[in-house]
Amino acid sequence: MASPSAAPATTTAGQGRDLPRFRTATTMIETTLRTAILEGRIAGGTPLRQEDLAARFGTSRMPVREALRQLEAQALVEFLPHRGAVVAEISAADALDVTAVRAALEPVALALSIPHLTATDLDRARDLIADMDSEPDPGRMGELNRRFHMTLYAQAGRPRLLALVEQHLAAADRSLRYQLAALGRAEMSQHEHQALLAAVAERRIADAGALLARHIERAGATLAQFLAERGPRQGTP
Amino acid sequence: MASPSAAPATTTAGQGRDLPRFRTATTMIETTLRTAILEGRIAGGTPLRQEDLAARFGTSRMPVREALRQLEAQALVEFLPHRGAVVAEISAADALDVTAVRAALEPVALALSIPHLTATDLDRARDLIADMDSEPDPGRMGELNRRFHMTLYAQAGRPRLLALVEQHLAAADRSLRYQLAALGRAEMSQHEHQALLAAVAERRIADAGALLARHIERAGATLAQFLAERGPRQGTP
DNA sequence: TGATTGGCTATTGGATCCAATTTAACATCC
DNA sequence: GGATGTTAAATTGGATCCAATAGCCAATCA
Repeated sequence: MASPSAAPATTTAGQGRDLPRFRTATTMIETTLRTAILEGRIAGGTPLRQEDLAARFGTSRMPVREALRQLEAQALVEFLPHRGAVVAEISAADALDVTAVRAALEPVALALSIPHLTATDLDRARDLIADMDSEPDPGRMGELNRRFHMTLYAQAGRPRLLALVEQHLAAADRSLRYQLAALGRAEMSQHEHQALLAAVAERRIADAGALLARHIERAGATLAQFLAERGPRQGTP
Repeated sequence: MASPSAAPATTTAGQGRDLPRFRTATTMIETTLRTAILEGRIAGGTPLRQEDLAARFGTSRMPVREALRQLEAQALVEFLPHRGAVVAEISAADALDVTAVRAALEPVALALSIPHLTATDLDRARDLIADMDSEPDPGRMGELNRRFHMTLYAQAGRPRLLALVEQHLAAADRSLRYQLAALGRAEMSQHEHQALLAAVAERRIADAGALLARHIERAGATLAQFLAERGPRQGTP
């Protein structure tokens, strides 16, 4: 998606043009690749050729390698020694794993956040639910869903906890893309979102936590079943 | 801690000698550095000069850079753009974060694991408690504590969940090193370990989970208080 | 004819080299 | 004498180059 070639480039090519808001090329590549993977634009199992990526980003292979290493630590790509990196596969077992982590972490984040949520936060959450109702594209849908959840947790403090939550929420969304595209039933989730928001607005911490846990586990179970039925997914998106 | 210099090295130096069980130099450096940081042998705030590390490991700067990127994704080191990498600082806020994550994840892992724990697992846990009783060195102590906890969670399945648990358990141990060294009171933890193991052995999942959560939160609170008292730690170990 | 082995190619892993940025010291000016 | 602008050293970020390994294809032999 980045400007390919067309840059003879003496030494530090395209740097000034291509990364206006990034400090380093590594950061730019890492961010771009991560969002591309999480938004489902690169399917699981896709091999990531360093040379191709370098050409696509208009850099050398080195920042690509560093970016891939970071993505590996985030479990988004896998390194086969001397065989290169591939986008991590989404398996049913993985979906259960991610669901378990989400179900454990998100209620905690929510409980910490609820007492400090402002009216503005709640309004924003309400708006996001409305946006989701009128959003047909699954990609945008996942983004909105992620923002809805993160809005509810925003006041939790605990940056590390929130980073973990966001990471696994994104991983779940990546998986859900398949489910949503295939089954096209986000309505149930929407009802659960409504109920969750109501409990949050009334500061019923325990109720909200229980609703959230069930919401996550239901999504995870559906997804795991879906993935198990068609076996490990692979190939073109 | 690795053989320094003494290797003129034509091209791919020390490779055959220095990494017998590692596929690549990057893996070796990453593993070595991570354990060194987690075991407290490199204090928080220590700058990690790429050139020095490369010389110490007998390689060039490149595998060092890749390893540092992976450690950055694990929140063990921090990259200051154009200023290099430093070992991540342990702050009181961080300790609270790690504690919250642990308290959320570990009871889940324990609940998943308990039904499948074998008598061998329980024996091993018992042995580890005994080992901890007679271990004066705080470094070894943390290692034993980590193995005790991980033994209880071993049968949980869910590899991703377990990896996260292990990562944050190690992070907590890294912090605890200071506490243990200064306060030298591991006895209370030991009582809690005994009670926890008893509940686990009797398969009382709910009780065990509650005990574990309180165990973690108590350790975290003590640690946070300890860190807050002396401000952000820094400098020589 | 089929299996095995040898070389060949593509791609990654590592080393070396160059540019850019930050920091610190130093000299100069007010 | 203190503050400030300038310059030089150190260190990182990026590019290019070389070696090593894995996979593939063909040629050879049983």
